[in-house]
Amino acid sequence: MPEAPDVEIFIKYFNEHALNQKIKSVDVKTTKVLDGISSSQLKKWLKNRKFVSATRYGKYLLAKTDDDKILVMHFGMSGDLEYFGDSQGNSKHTRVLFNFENDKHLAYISQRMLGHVGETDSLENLKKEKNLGPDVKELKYEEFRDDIQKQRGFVKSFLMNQKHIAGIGNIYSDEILFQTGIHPKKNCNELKENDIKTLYKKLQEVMKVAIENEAHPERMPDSYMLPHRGTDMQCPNGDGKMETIKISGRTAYFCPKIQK
DNA sequence: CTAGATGTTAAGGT
DNA sequence: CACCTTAACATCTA
Repeated sequence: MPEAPDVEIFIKYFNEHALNQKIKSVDVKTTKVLDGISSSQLKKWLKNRKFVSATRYGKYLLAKTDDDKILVMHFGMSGDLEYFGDSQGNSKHTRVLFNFENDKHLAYISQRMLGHVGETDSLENLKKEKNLGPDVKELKYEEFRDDIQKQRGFVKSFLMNQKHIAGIGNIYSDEILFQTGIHPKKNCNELKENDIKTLYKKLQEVMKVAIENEAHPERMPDSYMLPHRGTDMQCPNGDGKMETIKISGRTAYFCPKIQK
């Protein structure tokens, strides 16, 4: 659940539940998910601290603490957050558990452990460290155009590359390209200014609609391809069937009749 | 039993 | 140099 819209939902959830409560302790169930910080450092740092706000950058959740540092979470392919009281059960894939003084808990869940939990002192440092480009919601048209015009690779690879745009992954790049009518293997340098304009517009739109639908691809409007992606494979805007190809090791879904 | 799944990164090839 | 593909990470499910 980890592209920008999903993380946006996590932010809301985090801000609703996890702020301004003293952290009693932190349990690290698997040190594998820790990135650049040891289990003991994390525990020591967060004990008696509070989270004061959570924001998103790209696919990262940044939780600011009351000592002006930032807890960084990335969700990989199977990450989730769950806030619960003592009475409720706890996911077996909880990797880090934050225990608050009110006896509630926030679980960082990651089945496949492809995500990470770490620490940074500023967004600028995180961007530098992870090589992140502009966030998908802050991206300016001129910036987008100038960057994409310089590239020679597949347009889908460009959209998914976090150093060009931070926040877009495999499934939303499929939707954006579907709506723009561009084939995922089209080369960036073949795009006309008009294509780039439409691409930019659809990019904003798809992100917005995804967040409105709480990042559930299957709840997107029926004119979107995502509800059909990997299910009935029926293109919603024609009589064609969708097809798949491999790009950058990922499966790209597209409609060959619409996307040229 | 195998392949693939919403991600990132290193390594090797063109 | 720019960009491609593959493998690896650990786990579950179709």
